[in-house]
Amino acid sequence: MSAAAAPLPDRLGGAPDGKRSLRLWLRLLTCATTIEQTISQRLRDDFGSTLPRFDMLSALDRAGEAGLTMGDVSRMLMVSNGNVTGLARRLKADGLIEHLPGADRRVQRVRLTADGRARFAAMARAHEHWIETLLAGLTGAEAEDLTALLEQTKRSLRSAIHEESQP
Amino acid sequence: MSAAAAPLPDRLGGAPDGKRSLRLWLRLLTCATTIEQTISQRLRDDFGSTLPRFDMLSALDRAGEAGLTMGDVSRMLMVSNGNVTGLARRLKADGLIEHLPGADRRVQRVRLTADGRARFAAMARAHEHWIETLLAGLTGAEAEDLTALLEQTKRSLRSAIHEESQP
DNA sequence: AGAATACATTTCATACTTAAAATATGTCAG
DNA sequence: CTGACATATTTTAAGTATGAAATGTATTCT
Repeated sequence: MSAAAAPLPDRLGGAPDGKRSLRLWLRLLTCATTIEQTISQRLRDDFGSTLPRFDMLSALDRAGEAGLTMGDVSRMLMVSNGNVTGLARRLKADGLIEHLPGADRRVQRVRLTADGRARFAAMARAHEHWIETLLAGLTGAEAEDLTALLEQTKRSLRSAIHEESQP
Repeated sequence: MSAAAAPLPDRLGGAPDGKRSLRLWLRLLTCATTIEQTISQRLRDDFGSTLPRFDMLSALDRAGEAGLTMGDVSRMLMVSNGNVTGLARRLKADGLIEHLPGADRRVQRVRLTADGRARFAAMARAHEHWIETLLAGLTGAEAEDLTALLEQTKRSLRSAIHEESQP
């Protein structure tokens, strides 16, 4: 190691320090929370629905006729099993999803009803438009850069979390 | 408008389109959720606490001896008034916060107790370390870029949300 | 002063969320 | 076949979150 190291005030080569990381996390959280609350309120106002319901309908919409098991939904939405149970009960009460018979009687497979599919399509259209409007203050290049950096962040999180489990 | 417009497949100059925005939002949400769940679990395991509690203690720690009103906390944490009432009740039951007498009997002013301040300091130290570790996969330059882009995103959100209110 | 109004907070009903315990079903070794 | 284990889900208890109604307190107008 060189004795006369460069007296650079920044650490552009290495990982960010604690304060820098904290500032980054705070910004990230603020953006996510603001978008979530905006979407949440509009789903309520315009469709009498909620974000968790929308997320579950979205997963089921992608899954098509075969539907998903409770466990599938739990993993995809990153929420607990018990959470999915209640969510599914309410969506079924509203006639948006239905149960499918299956061989293994432990698993509950659900899929969208025709009504559920139609209602989700309308919500998804509005949702995409809301997001587009919210992010309209970014240029296309900024959005690309941001997406790439978030992908890199995702990798960092994965590696940091998985290293904990490995001794 | 020019008849022979450039046949560019991207729109680097303009705002991102719907699909691009959606992809960006999904990445942002995944990162935020992953960090939140990790921190949440560690607060539970190591301190028997939660993220909402930590956030309220953090706001009160910054406020110092004078403390904050319920409304202050509600605005800072971007949560409803009713939420703050319950949160404060539980933190007080744990001896982490205390009420202050005030002139206006409508306002409830609260601040950290000595115990609350000490407990928060320990949590904050761990919290900073966790965040630093989670983001260690980014270089300092990437973290700077990401922070700046999130600041730009924040501006975009503010302008999009405020324009709705103005006819 | 008294009425109207504005303000800060709490209460209420409901929904969402989790971790842990309980339930029910399937699989497999002996 | 039967007992042990594994798997998928539901139930339970507690906390977190919201919007709307209710409560209590200040301010202002006349």
